[in-house]
Amino acid sequence: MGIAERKERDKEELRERILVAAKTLFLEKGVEKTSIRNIADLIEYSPGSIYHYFKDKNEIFHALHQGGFQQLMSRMEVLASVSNPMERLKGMGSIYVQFALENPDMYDLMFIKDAPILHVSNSNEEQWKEGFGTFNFLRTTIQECIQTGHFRGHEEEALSFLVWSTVHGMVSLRIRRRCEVVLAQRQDTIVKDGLHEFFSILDRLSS
Amino acid sequence: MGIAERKERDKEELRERILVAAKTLFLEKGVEKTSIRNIADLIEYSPGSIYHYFKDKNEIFHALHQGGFQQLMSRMEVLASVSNPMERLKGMGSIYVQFALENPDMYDLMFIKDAPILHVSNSNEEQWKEGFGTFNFLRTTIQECIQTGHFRGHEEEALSFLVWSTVHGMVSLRIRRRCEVVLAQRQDTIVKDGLHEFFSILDRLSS
DNA sequence: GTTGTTTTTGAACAGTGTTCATTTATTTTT
DNA sequence: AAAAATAAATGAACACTGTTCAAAAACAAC
Repeated sequence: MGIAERKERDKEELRERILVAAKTLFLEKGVEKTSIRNIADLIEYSPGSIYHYFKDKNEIFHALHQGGFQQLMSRMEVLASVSNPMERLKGMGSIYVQFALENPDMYDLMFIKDAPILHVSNSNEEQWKEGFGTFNFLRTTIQECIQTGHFRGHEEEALSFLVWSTVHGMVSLRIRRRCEVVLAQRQDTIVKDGLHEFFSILDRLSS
Repeated sequence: MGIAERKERDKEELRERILVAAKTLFLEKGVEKTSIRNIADLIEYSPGSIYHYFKDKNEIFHALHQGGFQQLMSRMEVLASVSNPMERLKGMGSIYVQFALENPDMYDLMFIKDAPILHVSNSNEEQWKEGFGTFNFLRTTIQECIQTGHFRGHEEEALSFLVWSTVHGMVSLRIRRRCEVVLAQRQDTIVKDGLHEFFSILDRLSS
């Protein structure tokens, strides 16, 4: 029964082609300006056929943003060799911010847009496991910091959320253009500068 | 020439009716699900007539979100009587978070969506003065904190941005549903808890 | 070569923002 | 009061959107 397997592979291949086309268009035009018909045109199929591979547009962009989490996670992996948890924590912050500023559209899809997350909410269970993984990496690092005597008096879970919020807040204000208008002259450096202020606060909390 | 003035008033009145209708629909369905035709139906005018009062859909929602800034600013005014700048700073944080959680759709429009901010970028000058005002209120408070000996070694502008980012990060992760999936069991309290962690960090920085 | 299954199609549905020639209403001038 | 001029409102039309589905084409099995 090699035929069934080959058909399976063909199907998977076309699914992949749809994803590649969707990503290409999305990176140059954004999610809402990328239409099903655009994707269909690019792969030279009819619009209707896309619905045999994906339930709806949200499912396509959910599949796409999973790749973003893998990218982010693989960048984090260079920190495995950093044994000092405070240094690792700061490294995570730098990598997170750098990833967001280098891939603003992907970051937008992963952490700001509601398109892909709605797909998660609607699908039963299977809880945004990509994002869950990245957040847990932060949590265990902060646990280690606490175990080694830092952040005395703070609660691990809420502090982790706060740290995530701080970096997310800076990059999302930048990506969604709220800096342009309030800090016009410092646009390009303000996130880096803010991050340095944050690091110096973290250091101060440890002594 | 009382007639010209009356016509001016009539025009202004219809403009206001469009805004009220837009706000009603937007609060119950969101921006993208509120169409020009919906608004036109509600005020019993034709779709085309709306374009005599607003350049496009973005302009309508830009006008709407200005009201949000006025609301936020007026809530901040109760802090005028708080003379201790550190207490005022924390009060601002609480009010900001409370406003966001009580008016998530308005907050979304003001600080997350790109619809209204694009209108600002496209229109010449007149730089998002509403948001500018609120941010400057934060900056002057932090300046006072620095003048009274807090936040030693920190730079005012970057620190202000960091503080804004922290509260914005928490509420925007909540509003855009990234807590649901990563902190499901604590969804409802995590922002308040995170804010308390933040306050205790701010206090620690002052001693 | 016929039957059965899978894949692909493209028209159709119900909607979107926006434009604009035409009609309707109002004001000004004669 | 009638005519001309101006302003406001209309609704059809344009070029799109996501999604569905009966019909057609393609392929596999007997």
